[in-house]
Amino acid sequence: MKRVTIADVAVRAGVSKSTVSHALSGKRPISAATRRRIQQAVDQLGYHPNPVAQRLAGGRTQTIGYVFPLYAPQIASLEMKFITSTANVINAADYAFMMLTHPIHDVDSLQRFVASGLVDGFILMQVQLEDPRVRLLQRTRTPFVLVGRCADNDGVTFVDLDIAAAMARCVEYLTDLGHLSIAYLHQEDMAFGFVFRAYNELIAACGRCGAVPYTLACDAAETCGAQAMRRLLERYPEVTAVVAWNSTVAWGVIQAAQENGLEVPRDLSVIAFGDAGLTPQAALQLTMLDIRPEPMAAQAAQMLLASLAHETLPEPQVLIAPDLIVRDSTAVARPV
Amino acid sequence: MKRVTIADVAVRAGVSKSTVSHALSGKRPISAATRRRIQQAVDQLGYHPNPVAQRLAGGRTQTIGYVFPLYAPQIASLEMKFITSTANVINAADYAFMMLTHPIHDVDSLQRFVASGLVDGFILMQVQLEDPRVRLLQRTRTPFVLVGRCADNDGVTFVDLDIAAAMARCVEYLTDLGHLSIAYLHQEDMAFGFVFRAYNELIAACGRCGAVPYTLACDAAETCGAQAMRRLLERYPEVTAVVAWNSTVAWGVIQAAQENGLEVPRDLSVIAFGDAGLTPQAALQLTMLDIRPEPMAAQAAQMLLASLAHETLPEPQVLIAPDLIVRDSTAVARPV
DNA sequence: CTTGACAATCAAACCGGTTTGATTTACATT
DNA sequence: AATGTAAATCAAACCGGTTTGATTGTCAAG
Repeated sequence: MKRVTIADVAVRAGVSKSTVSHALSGKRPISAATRRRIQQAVDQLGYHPNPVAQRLAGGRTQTIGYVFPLYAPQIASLEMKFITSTANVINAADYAFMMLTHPIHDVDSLQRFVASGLVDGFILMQVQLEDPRVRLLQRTRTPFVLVGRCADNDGVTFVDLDIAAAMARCVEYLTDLGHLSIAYLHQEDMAFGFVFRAYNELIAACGRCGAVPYTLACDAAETCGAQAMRRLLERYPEVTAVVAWNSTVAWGVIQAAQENGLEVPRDLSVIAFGDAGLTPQAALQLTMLDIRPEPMAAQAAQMLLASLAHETLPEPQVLIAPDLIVRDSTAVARPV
Repeated sequence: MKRVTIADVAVRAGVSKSTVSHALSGKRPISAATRRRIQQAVDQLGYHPNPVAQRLAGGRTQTIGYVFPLYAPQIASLEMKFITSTANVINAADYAFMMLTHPIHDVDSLQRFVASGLVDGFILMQVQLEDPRVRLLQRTRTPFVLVGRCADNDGVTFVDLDIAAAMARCVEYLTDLGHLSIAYLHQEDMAFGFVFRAYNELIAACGRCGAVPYTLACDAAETCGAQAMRRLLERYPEVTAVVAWNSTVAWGVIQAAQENGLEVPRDLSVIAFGDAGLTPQAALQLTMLDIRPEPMAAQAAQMLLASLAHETLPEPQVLIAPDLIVRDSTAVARPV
């Protein structure tokens, strides 16, 4: 039960190792007859090149690295969709999928990984405005694609949600319903490109639509959403609509609202960012801004694969159009 | 920006490559003085052995493969917990985590993967009673650990839920509450070890406790759960308790029950298998049988790491004790 | 004083590919 | 006829480690 090596193929085809290599890679001209004999030998012996040896010799590993720091997976279904969608595209292209869960700032681990040559390229999740990982990969000239954006994206390939459009959709939709005091519950950590941009775009959109924005930082837990809502009720009772950065937070908001005698959507409209799936267990279905994880992940994977195949990307910076899915948690604003 | 190789270390320490290798692996005696000089050189140069070269030379890659066919991720949070828990244990041990999502019966892909030598060992999910992947790995003497069990587990290392205990807990709990007609909604595909065992153990437990089991196959969607419940109401109105193989199905059951005028838990008790997390958006919290994905995944990863380190496992076949979390969907049976 | 055993080290072969430089042959140019 | 160019192929070096066999030195046993 030994491996079939390139030497076996060479012997069988009656040529040298290098001729086989050239025939298979096409990097040097080989006569049609020889090529045919080599192909026969490959088929008969069931030869598959050893990726490890290929890599060591300066070639490719046919594996790509997925850098996804999963400190606290809260919104599981969203992350799951990113992961499976990416893995499926990559595996379908006959690449292996290597997942790295090291914390964002553990650049050392990533560095060793890059140096190890175990992967041909990377996809980065949880991108920060100033991301040390991006600088590392640029410095070492490792191919990579971001899911998200930095502050400075010169020459960087990325796929991101069109956050400006997303916020514009939400705010226009709400102001059309008469909501003029809109609260936004955002993630605390503004170091993330997404968090930062979403924050600013919401404020900009409110400015354009004549609404007043109220912003509040809020952790991923339901209790945090509830707490934020209570604070809003105390300090800014004029708020009639809440945009929450994820659905767990939104459920907290709804719960706190109900405890204070507000009915959703009659007295309060709620929109959550996230994954469009229904929640069968809930009495009320949320109006959602769909982040569209699958197309985003698939797009990113395809772009990386294309650039590893030395294709030039027609559009190296892609924004995915968001989708506002109107369901039961939003309605016309209550009269002030 | 070149790599530091073992040759660089050797030159710096004034010894040969092989001496460095022996010193680092400890496979041959090296004098304390030399060892110290080598260690110094390693530290000063920041040397890390290249895993690719290590592997090619017959050593290890320091990466493990996670075979998780994700055709249709339904119960996202459960799968997510398996994945992240495994990835974290593996990454913490300085191993890379490679995820393979190929379908179960695509043994060819797996075979090529094994032959490639890209990974040192495997963890297999979605284990079937007769699993071709298991046979492949045994034949090629590749180290692996199952999360789940086959029909024949001779000499196989696995971690699995203690399904007999789980079903006994559920049925004893329900019969204690006076439920004597218990329905079980199970996955269609009995090829999976888990599905097959759960089915049989439920029936056995009912036999021991004097309850009558009613079994029904049911897909993972909510609508399927609802449909199954409607069928039960028609054909077996005497059923007062339902055990569902996942929570999505359970929500479908509850919905259909309510539509038919049954109140949960007053008229119908429902238990779901799955992940113990709360569902804040629901009015009612499910009584759950906790599969305990994190301990299971962590245990499996540790066992694989241990066996790769040539430690003999004290207990190569581990059953994880389930946990019945009583919440609001179960109560004393309604009088017949 | 041999002899044997073992510690410590080095040089070379090997893992399975890719890449480079050299060689041979064929054919078109001048 | 001499020269240049391109196609087709081979041998050898290389990637960065591990492993094996040989060599030298030291010390205890016979």
